[in-house]
Amino acid sequence: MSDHPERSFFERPVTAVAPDMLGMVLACGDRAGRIVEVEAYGGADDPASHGHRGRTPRNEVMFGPPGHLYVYFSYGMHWCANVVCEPDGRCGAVLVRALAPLQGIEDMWADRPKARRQRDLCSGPAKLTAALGIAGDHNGVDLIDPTSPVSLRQGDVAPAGHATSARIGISAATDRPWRWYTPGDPNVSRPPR
DNA sequence: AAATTGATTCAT
DNA sequence: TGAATCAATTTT
Repeated sequence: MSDHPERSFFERPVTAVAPDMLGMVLACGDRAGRIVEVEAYGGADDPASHGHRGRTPRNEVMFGPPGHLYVYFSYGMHWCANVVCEPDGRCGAVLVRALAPLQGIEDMWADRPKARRQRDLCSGPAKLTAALGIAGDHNGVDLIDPTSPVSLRQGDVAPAGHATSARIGISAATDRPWRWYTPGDPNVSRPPR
């Protein structure tokens, strides 16, 4: 189990792919982390999704082939990374919300000067992009191609289990338990304030 | 509780 | 052309 997933792995509903992404490894250059928290975002039927009002230049990648990276700029200062799911033409992506740092941790510290403890490095969607060096120029890259600057692979150990909750930081469709995380992992971002 | 920060989108 | 929104983080 250290291979890259088949594209068909992502060619499924976002709510099916999301829990399966816990334990996978997201890598950028020499830096990598194990996914411990994700959220699913759909298409026209999901009012919290960037794609719910149709295709635009920003969300274009969400409608494209699965297994690609959708990176968007948030709150005027942060980058967030999503894995595109669903068949080509359908809108959907899984937001990566937190990682357990695995490799390149010294480089992560350099790009996360505010972090005090190791669990501060990647415990949030914008923290982990800063820690890994993911930004807008990575939008649309193929995560399955191991030669891509950003790639996704299966982890060495399967997580013991997972828990769900409502998604964080949204105001619509808050009744959907579309957030999945590894219980007890110190790198999971904090619950809503 | 509030500042920070700017692209995106929808409404005039 | 303008205003509201925003899958957030940090400090007060």
